[in-house]
Amino acid sequence: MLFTGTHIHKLDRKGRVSVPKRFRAALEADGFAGIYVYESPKEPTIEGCSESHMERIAASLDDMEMFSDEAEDLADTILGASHALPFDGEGRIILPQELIDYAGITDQVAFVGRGRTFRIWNPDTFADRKTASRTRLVNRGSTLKLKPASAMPARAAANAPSDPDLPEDDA
Amino acid sequence: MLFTGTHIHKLDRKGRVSVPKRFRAALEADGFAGIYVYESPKEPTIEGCSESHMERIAASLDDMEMFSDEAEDLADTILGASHALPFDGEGRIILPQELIDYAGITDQVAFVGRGRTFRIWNPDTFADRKTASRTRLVNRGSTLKLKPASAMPARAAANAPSDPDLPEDDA
DNA sequence: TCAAATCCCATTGACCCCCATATGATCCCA
DNA sequence: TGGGATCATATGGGGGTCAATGGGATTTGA
Repeated sequence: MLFTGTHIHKLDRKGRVSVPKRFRAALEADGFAGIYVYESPKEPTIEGCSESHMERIAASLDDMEMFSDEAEDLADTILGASHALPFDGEGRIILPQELIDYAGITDQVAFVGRGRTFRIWNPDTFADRKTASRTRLVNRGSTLKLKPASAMPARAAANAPSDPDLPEDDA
Repeated sequence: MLFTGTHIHKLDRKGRVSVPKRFRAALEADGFAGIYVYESPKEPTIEGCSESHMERIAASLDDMEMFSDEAEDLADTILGASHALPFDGEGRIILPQELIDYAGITDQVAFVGRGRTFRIWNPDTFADRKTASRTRLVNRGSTLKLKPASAMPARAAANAPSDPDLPEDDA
């Protein structure tokens, strides 16, 4: 399952915000009815992912040199500072005030898909960043070298009892 | 599966447009009954592709240096700005107003095949561009060097249980 | 005891399902 | 070869449904 697109939702006065239906579908197949979030180290935004992706991060840290400075820092930044946010009956989460402040969010929230993960922005901040990204891309003449299809995992049949782990493999 | 040809359809007052039957056949074999679209970074047109192609883009980004600036920009521009547009019962999609504006579309829509992907244009804009690119081609004396047939993957029988990845190979 | 989180229900507006019609293309047969 | 029958696809529109939102009531936990 893929997180794609930009979805702008409202933050109500109780600090709740609806998670886009499309994201929820991808997340609920995952065992935990909710999302994991943590502050992005480099940008004023919140990183979000599924529980299984969080496990993948933990496993990757395990593989790094034990006690290496980098692993320590990553563990503190990501695992230590992460929040598990369960859905309410309507598929909403409560964004912790700490994260709202960090991302400079006021009354609106942008969920932005990034494939296996997504980000949560102040919509205005993201709009600026998106424009800048695009400009850099065009100036730089970037092209995306596509991975050979032969290296792609087989796709599950449309309505087979889905195995959420299947498409991934490298963790 | 290949997207070929130019198909001009009407945008109705609800913002719906029929996806060409030929395209739909290629797309529905793919698990998701709909298309993925995003603004072309360089031209006033909408890029379209299947879900598996979008997954390939996501996987390719994953493979780039994690957190490389270029991968970040691509993720924001493509994954973050994409829309998943499901077909209705008649094989139509609803084009988001944002994309209609970006491509300068009014009442007609041109679907233009590009092999594994396609583009969605304002027909007039495309007509202009088509003459221009033809002129450039001729002036430059470009020729296409064909890939040896021996390097092509075997083709599935016409109506074998289709393998969506088979016909693809690299970029 | 108070504050915050969770549950529950009501509202609304966009989207999706369904059916009805138009437009062409193909085929069949004279 | 022309006329029309037949079918498939494209187009138009009404109305039901569901996701997003708002707010009250109840529970939890500090």
